[in-house]
Amino acid sequence: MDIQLSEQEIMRRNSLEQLRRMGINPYPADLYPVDAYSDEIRTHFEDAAPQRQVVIAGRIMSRRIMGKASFIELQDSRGRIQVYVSRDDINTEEQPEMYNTVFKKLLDIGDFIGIEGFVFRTQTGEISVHAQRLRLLSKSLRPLPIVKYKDGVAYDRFDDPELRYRQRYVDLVVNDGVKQIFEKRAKVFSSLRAYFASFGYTEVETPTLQSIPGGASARPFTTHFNALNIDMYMRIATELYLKRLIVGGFEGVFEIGKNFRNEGMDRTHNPEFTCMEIYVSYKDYEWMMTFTENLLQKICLDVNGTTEVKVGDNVISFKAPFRRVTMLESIKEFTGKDLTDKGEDEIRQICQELHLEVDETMGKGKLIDEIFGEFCEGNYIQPTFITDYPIEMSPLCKRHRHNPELTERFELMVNGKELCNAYSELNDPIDQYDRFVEQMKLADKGDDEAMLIDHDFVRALEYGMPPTSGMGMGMDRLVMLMTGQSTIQEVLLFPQMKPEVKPQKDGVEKYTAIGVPEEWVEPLQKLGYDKVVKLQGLNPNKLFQDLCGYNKKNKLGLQNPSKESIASWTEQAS
RNA sequence: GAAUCGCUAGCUCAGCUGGUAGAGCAACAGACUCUUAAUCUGUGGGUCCAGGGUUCGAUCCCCUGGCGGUUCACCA
Repeated sequence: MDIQLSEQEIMRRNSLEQLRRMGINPYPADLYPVDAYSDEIRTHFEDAAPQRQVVIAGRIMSRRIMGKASFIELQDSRGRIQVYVSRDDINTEEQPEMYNTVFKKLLDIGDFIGIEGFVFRTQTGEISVHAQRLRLLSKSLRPLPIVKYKDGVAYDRFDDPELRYRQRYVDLVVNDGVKQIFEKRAKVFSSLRAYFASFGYTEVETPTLQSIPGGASARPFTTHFNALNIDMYMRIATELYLKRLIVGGFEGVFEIGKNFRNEGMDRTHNPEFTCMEIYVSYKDYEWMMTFTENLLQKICLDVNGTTEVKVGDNVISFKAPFRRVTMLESIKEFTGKDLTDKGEDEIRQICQELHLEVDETMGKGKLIDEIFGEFCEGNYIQPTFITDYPIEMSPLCKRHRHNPELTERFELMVNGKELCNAYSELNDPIDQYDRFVEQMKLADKGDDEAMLIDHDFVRALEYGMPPTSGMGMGMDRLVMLMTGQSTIQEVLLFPQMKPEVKPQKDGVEKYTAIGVPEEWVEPLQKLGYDKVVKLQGLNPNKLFQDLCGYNKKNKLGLQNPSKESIASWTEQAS
């Protein structure tokens, strides 16, 4: 337990004790028979209908007390409902102080209570529950931030992002709309699973802990496996494992899971994030484009009830079909440069003409990627498939059927960002091996994101993989789009934060060890000497003044220590 | 990683190029039987992020550090 409690926390702990003394268990064990919810009570209410009895439960979010009657707002999992509590209704023979003492004095905002009563409409027109019995279900010992709403405007918002993310539970309780984001997130996932299930594809799980991190260009997290005494990596993609399963004979497999990338952290990146990857045999990337646009249209409809969604100032339409543009067309459109049949040196030249910063470690693929990223990507607000990437950028992708310099690949751009990435998967094991070797050369050149050779994956391909199309989608980004959020932190329940650091204080025994009487430890700590070391070399006269002053100001009534004993503390502290 | 802004009561924020702090909500005491940001009266609550410097004196000025926001760069 924390040593330092705020005044309000002490009050609540005192109330807890008093409840126990009154024979009220603040944390009862038995089931509470809830049979109604805030939202449905309102929608089902009819003024003419016979009175409805309900049992509801939730958190007290506000109280308006007027003598013998009160209104509280009770928040359950679906929203809030007003409850009318009057003294003569809830007092009982066993508990005649239920209203005046228990309800008015010992209960607080944040406590969970259960209400039995009937639904009615107040004089001011609000559908409410008239309490006939009230029961404490769980006492809250820490005051919640109080956010008040009127006409949709929030007053005293709890909006410091650090506090909100670190204490998401508080954010969810007090801030309107936060829970809805995560309910929508769940709906995105269930809609996606339902779509895949309708095709008969299988959801699988593959290793998160890998000895060769493959399937993407990214820096991995390293960890250590004691039993084998080897370093291992957190996965950066699921691709290579899922394709092994296509080799094994699945018609279609998909995985929704966390990837981990040891890179930056900002409003669109979290070190762990959720990706969906799907692989379907006997398909190509053309089929996958249609499959993907139908998927997104369905998700948007299921989640928002429409194919349009507002993100920032943009309205994005997920109505299929989406526009399709090849990568070289796109670059030509936005830069005027035609890269068709250009070599690495020519492209590096073009990069310089476009004032792009490039260096010698960049291969042709990466150079083209730079141009696209700088001049094109951000322009695609409406969903647009960018197709036919240069072969150097796509080591796991099949060569284009009409042009061996290109690959059968698409990325889906939405709101200026990549949302999906898909291929006609490379299934030529010899080609695949050679491309891994190319990646190794890039790694030797200094590209620390280049892939390592996964020999087992090549072996799997040697047994034969049917023609396959695969697609990966950033689920967090998808949820951002579907909920209109502009930061990834808003769609992750617990985004990565720097560890919370608590200042460490010395214990009482460290003070008594240098001769400080126990009753003076707290005043010393309050004055800022929370570590014995801080007393070292201090002017005893100043400390004497401070302590006597503190004693007087706070009316502690302690006998002031002598200057001599204070001098001995400061000496012994060293 | 860079620039910039911020850190003051449980929460949201004031605080005059310097004299150890204020408001609203929350809390506490009281009034009030249909209120709804309830209202009215009264009270308490603070290592002003941390450390150092300048000064008789620092929440305020300077330096260093911590944490966070925003913008930018890199990665999905």
